[in-house]
Amino acid sequence: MKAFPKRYKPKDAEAACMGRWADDDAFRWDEAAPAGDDYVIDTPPPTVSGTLHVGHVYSYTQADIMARYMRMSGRNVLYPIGWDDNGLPTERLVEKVKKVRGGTMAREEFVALCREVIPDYEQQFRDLFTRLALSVDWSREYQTISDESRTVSQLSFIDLYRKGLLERRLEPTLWDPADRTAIAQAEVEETEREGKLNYIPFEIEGGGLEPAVIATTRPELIGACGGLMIHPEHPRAAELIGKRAISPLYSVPVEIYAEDTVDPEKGTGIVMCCTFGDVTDIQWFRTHKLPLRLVIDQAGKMKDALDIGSEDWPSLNADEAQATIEALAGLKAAKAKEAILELLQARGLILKQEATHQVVPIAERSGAPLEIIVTPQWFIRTLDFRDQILAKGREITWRPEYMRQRFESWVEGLKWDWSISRQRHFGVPLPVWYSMREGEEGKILVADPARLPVDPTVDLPEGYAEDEVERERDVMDTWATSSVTPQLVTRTISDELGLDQAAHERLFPMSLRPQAHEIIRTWAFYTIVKALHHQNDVPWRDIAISGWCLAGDGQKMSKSKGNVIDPIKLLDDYGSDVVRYWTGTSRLGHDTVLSQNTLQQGKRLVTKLWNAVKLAHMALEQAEIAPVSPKADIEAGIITHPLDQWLLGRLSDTVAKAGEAFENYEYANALRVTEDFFWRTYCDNYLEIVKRRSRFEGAPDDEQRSALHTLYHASDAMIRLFAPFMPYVTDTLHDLLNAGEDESAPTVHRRGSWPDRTVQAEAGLFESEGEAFVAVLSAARKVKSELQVSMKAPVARLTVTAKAESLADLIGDTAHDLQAVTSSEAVELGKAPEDAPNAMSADEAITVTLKMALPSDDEA
RNA sequence: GGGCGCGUAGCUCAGUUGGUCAGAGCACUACGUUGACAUCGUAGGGGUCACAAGUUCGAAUCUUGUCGCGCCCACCA
Repeated sequence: MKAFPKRYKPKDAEAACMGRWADDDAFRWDEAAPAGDDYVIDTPPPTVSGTLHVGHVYSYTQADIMARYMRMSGRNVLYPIGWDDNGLPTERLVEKVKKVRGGTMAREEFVALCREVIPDYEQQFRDLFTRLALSVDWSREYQTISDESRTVSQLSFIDLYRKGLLERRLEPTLWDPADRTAIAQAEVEETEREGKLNYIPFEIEGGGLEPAVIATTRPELIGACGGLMIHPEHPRAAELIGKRAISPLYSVPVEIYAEDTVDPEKGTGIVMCCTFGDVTDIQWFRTHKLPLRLVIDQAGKMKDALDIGSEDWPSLNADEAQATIEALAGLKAAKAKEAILELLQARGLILKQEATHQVVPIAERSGAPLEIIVTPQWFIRTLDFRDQILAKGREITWRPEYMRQRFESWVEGLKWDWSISRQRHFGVPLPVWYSMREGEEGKILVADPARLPVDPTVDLPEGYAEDEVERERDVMDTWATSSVTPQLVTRTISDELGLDQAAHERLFPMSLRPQAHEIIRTWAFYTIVKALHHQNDVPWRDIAISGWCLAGDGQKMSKSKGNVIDPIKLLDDYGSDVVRYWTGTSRLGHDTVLSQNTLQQGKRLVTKLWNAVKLAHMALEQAEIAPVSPKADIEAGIITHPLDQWLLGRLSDTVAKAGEAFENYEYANALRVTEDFFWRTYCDNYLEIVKRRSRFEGAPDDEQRSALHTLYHASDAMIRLFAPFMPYVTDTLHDLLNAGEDESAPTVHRRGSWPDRTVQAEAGLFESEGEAFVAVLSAARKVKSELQVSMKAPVARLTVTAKAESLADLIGDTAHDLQAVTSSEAVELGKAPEDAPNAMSADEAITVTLKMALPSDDEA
């Protein structure tokens, strides 16, 4: 056995283990093993956006804890890792680092900058994850922008296109005017602000009627008005419906329609419908076949010129309309609003203004208020598939189960198909061109799957000359690629399209998707959609949703609140094992505060585990024993002592409970039962009981041998039980306990090294005896505590008084231990002596009386 | 507006199917240890389990309602 260092040095252990695991290639998936043993994890590729936060530590560690258990329990774990290094988040990082604006640069130039910046930030993640001891298979590292990922991503595109599930459509689209790109519904966030509801009159054509007054928060869209909507029950409905109203400032006549979707209580009960202010406008636009009148451009500014005065867009006062257009031209929406309000005010056309609390949709990446404009975009059909998507969601096991609700309410609330095209630079190109050949103008030319990846801005479709095609310049949204992370690992999209059909057949669907809850509506949702569309299957059987890490004050960490904790500093301060312990104490789905208490507890546990194994090691290194297994050693008549068998029974029980918890992804429960056994049963009681029997004087050889074997098995098993949580200290201890002087033991984290439960049959053996012994011991301690003497204070005679006769055997069989642990010269079962201090056990079934030894003359 | 989660000792949290479920750690008090333990141990104080009503022989645990916190979805003219 190796010499046991007095203290545990986390930094040294971490360095040593990292090296050893890399050398051993300890976490590589074994392709040769039977497919039935596979356990495949769909690891989240972190977004390369420049920040490491404690949330990464938290959720990735929780996934790793489960992965380590699965591996130790015998599964052949495939745990890939990748980096999501394209799309808007990465573009923003590059813009920040390089102080450039992607939108104003040539694509080639900007992409070159991206490729230059990314590696450093990926390395940060690599370092963090290595240090955290994520047991990923580094040979499976991928990037979502690599050639292979682009190929698979484009295969996904082609498959969906061929199936009619992906379409190019010219229609109203959610638009981010700051980043000047289409976005998807999932990228919409909300912000609150105080706004003004303006009451504005529209004259009624023909005269004789009072104007129709509408209320709007977006007066700058009056020019885009294509009709007024009024509820059929509205008091003025009868007189207005079918009439035409004249828009102020533009003098454009618009029809007035009955619409029962109008809320008569809101505003005036009469609404102007613009193209487009919100989703309702689109609905009304379609229902009533209103004219399309776009006044805002892709930058979110008022257009310089409108076709007002033409046949399709008539005005009763074209000069006034033209003047209004010129007054607003080039202004951003917010400025245009101020300007048009002034124009209206000057004409006395603002009848009333009300302050109103608004919730405004914004783009999550840029924070800019959204517009809805009309541009050609590529959409994956989702609205028609809501039922199937929900059905697939129900085939998946959600942990915790209630997280499924979030998924379902998202799917039920879908209003848009999934737009995947982005007018940006750094992403996977859409693999299409548009023909300009005579007779087939506009025909969509999709890339040949055999020639991927393609970049249509560089490559040409087979058989077409440069001047025969219009090149597609859009790229895919980053989610369009990360929604096929399982397929990136199998390198195959479907039965027809892919690079490795055999791998796909074997590994897909995967076993587990671990992820955080804030990306249910994106990553989980999109991945499910893709698996449905590609193969009518689920992407994985289980999904485990982690919660959020909150700051010590219980609030979400954010820069503005100044409560952000740097994960590197956290690891520096406590070591990976302690930080991992903290993540292991909180359950899936639960947000947790970063509590100093829990970190301290973890630190104590690491120290205690180290010392407990050290104690065993001290006894074991002097002994010539060859332990086999708890069961074998019991059967061989080596482990004979009732208390040793009791301990192993309890241990076996703990292994069973922890394993059961792990199987349900309740790792926090596994940790609790393990910790509870370790601290109370093992350290506080068992170790105290066998301390002397194992090492010191007075114990018969066979009793000592029994103790030594038990110490070995218990230490070994506890190291394994804690291994998923605290990989460094456990692997270090495993080596100290199992390796010879000049060799090293195979890692405790290897496949199949979860402690066996072969003592299970004997669990319960000596259970009541063990509990009774502990009760006697506790009562004896209580007496000493009440006497305010040392636990080691010598006792002349310890008397156990119990109703049950059955204790006689126990006291006889365990007399050596009872004497040793209570420092008693003699122990007996019988009537309690008078006038001696005593205490009762918790259940009051046993009374222990201590006749203390007289202090010797020296001490007196 | 709809939904979900949470509200248990000063703090952070456990409490599976209703009956040793009133718990753990930290903090606090007293004492003891420093030959496994930059400590550790023993003992102790501390909670009407948010509130109310109900079901039950019995409820932290089930039902309904109320209040508070957080989140998701929707609305947002």
